[in-house]
Amino acid sequence: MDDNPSRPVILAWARLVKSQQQALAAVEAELKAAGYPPLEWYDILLELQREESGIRPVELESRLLLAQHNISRLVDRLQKAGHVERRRCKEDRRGQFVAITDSGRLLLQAMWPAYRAAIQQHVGKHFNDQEAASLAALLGRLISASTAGGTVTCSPVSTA
Amino acid sequence: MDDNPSRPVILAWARLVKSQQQALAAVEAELKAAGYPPLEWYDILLELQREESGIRPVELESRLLLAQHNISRLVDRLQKAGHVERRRCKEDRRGQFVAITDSGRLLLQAMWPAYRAAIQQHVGKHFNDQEAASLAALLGRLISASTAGGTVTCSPVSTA
DNA sequence: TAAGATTGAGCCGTCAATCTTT
DNA sequence: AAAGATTGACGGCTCAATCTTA
Repeated sequence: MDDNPSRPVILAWARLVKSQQQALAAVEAELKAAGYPPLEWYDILLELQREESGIRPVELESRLLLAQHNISRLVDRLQKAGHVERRRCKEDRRGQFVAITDSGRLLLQAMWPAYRAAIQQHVGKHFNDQEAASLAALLGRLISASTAGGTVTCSPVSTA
Repeated sequence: MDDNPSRPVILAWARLVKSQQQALAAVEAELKAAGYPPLEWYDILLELQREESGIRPVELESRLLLAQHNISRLVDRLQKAGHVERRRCKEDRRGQFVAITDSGRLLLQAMWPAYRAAIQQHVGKHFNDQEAASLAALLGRLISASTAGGTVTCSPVSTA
């Protein structure tokens, strides 16, 4: 195996890290300025909204790329804020299910317009659709390569 | 201005965030397993190595996208580890210069082979040179767009 | 008054240990 | 003994306040 990345690869790596950090920081800053919680909250609530009956923390772990203890504390905060609830699991009493509440669904709806605008402002503005599709296709190889087929979409709560 | 990002744009955004998080986590994990400090240390030492006489913290702030107080504490740790030294600035006695030490240069040299291999393993492996160049070009638009012309390269301490 | 930099308090992530259930 | 999940201790980041010099 070749251990020496080529110059284009090194440049792609550097720009992947830098561009994501910049764009993510800019988007998070806008959401924060609008009085909203971190994007992490959006991500986990979006996953939970897709599953009526709730999701096991161990499942969230693989979907969100977070360690178990981080899930545990993140769910604590979301629960304290009233956006999720914990449900005991009857088949396996070690486990539990985390489910979104109405409050959580409202937060998703409220955040999406600001989130959407920030994505357009800091990413979409710089590409036409074909370029965005090319970028998505290239980045997709990095994801499908090491993650089991987790669907990576950031689709809105409503397309309105 | 159009606030509604298209579907390809949303997909590109989601994959940008996810692929970077995955790749960065994988690379950092390899470096950590090899007994090395976080990539952040590599980044700042690399900047310092390019300037013989040292760099002002306020300058590092813009190059590394870090807040001043974080720079301050990061430099504390690097200084305690012996990799950098602080120099008083004579023209403007509010400021100072941070300079790399021999120990810091050695760390850069030691880390690069492991870092390089991890880049190839988690990114380079998935692209040929032309694809990597396309990816870099697309991502470059996000960077040049909002950052003043900071050169984003991750070039090695030695090309050997 | 503002710029460069640091510091204290509090929040969050990480590591290892723990608890419960299988 | 192993899996799912939580907890305590500790380190790093963030916010606001502070200190020094321009």
